[in-house]
Amino acid sequence: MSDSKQSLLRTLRECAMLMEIVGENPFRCRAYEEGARALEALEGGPREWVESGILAETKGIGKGLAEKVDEWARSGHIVAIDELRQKVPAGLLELISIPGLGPKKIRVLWKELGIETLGQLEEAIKAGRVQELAGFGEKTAEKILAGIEQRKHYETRVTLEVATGAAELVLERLRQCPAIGKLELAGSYRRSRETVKDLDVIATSPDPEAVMKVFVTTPGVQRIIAHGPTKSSILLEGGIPVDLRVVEDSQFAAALNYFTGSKEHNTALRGRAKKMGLKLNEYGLFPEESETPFKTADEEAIYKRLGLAYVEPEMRENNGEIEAAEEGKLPKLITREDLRGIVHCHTTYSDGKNTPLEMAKAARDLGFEYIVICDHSQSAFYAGGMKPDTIKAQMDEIDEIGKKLKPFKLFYGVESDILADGALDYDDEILGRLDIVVGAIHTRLTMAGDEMTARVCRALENPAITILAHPTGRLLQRREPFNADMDKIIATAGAHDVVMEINSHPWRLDLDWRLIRQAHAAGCKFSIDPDSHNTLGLRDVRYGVGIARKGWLTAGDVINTKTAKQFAEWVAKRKKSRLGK
DNA sequence: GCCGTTTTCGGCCCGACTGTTTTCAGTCG
Repeated sequence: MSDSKQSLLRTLRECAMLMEIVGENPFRCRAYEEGARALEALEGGPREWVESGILAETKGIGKGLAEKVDEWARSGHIVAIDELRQKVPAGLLELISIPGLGPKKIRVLWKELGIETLGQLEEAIKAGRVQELAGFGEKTAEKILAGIEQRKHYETRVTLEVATGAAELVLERLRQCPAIGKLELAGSYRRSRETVKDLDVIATSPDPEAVMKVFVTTPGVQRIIAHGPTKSSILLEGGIPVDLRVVEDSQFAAALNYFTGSKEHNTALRGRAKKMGLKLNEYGLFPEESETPFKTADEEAIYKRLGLAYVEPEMRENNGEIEAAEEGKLPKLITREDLRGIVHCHTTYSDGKNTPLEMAKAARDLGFEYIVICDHSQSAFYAGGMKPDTIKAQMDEIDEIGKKLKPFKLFYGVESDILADGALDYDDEILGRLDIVVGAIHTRLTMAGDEMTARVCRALENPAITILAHPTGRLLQRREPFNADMDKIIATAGAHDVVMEINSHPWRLDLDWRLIRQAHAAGCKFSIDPDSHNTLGLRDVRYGVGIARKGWLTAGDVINTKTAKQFAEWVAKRKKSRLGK
């Protein structure tokens, strides 16, 4: 994805928030947000869009936004937005992320008290000035202060390993309640977003209040945010909020659907229902002018009634899934059970904590048929990378383990650094002996964009490379993707038949799901890899599968769904055609 | 600002909860 595209999207979204604060028509604000979403789904950047004229046929982009994109493509600026920025202090944008503060209240704080930053807001509350304002009171002030405090301590979103821990804790707790009926996680966690802001739990019960009581007394609750008969919210230690809603049994499917989202998918579904003369809300799907909902035993029944095939939660981002469901063209998504082999994990030969034998046994015990051990290459001195002699010794050891663990199979692999000039980290003799070469950028991350793009592309053009590891290089909540033209990298990988990794480490989840469909369209295959440094980390492939599902992938798109025999044949054929070996 | 089989104006999803109110606005999802 080009820098220019990302930068434009950020600008449009910022514009939407600024307009909300100045009190613009809310639908106009939403049009900017939805416009940004529409552009996000387009390949290429502003210049290409303007040249190809694609904006005219893009839903969500009308005359006004098309002109703004055009202005951006020509000048890199949008005058109207620059003017808006002049009017609104930049610090106010930060306030939007504080729970309980929306554009209206921020506007009052700004206009009445001249508050422009988080720090000034904190000061004003402590001085008791905020509490005096109309529409504000002690509780609001307290809530804002708590929000500011929480922001200082925690990131606003957590990674999936943190969320999974919290989810398991809460579900375990609720299952102990005798009054619990149905129980499901909803929200962005169910949709397999790479990070989540909070957890949503939907349940049924003959005695909702009893369930709520159990919920708000979950061990590890830091604060009870809300405690009502049908909805309660708690803040768990570690800073993750959890919402629980208890609904009637007959409403469960609708509630689960509603609270799974995404907001955009819901809006589109409701719009569709309305067009069909129906009404959809969290209580059910209703015929026109009727208070009695259709019987919807499960979510599938809701989609069916709306003339749609069932849409898996991961796809519910309003990125074309509704159109595909209508036409019966949704892919059959890959599942964890489809994976037959482990690709890309580390051992004591570099920075892993377990030996090759331990890793192989652990993979076998999880039901896998094979493993490709990919320790770091010689340049990765920071990770104890393998010198040529070491990697040869590892191959010998892998042969030995293979004999011992039959029919479980081991392959020779490496995670080779992609050097600054795009070369791989061993000579052709060693590269030729390996079954799988995973190429990875680990150093010189701050290279200029065109230099980085050329570096990665040169590695992709090397016939010895099999897989491009963690293609964007991001670390969630910690490090942005490195500067590179992902459009070009994806096209090059597709053209040279290089497999894209879906790195399952909860800090990475890279390739980003938003780029997976683009890579798929470019003809890429994928490998869902744990990149684990111990036996426990092998289980992380479940996160990678979630991300792959989010990218609409089927089992056939992923190389490690092959059986051990098929995988061996694929490796042999590939080496022969690419390396002549 | 976008959109259109209710189409060029007038809609744009909607209900729960909270805190402030004394009948409701703002926020959230």
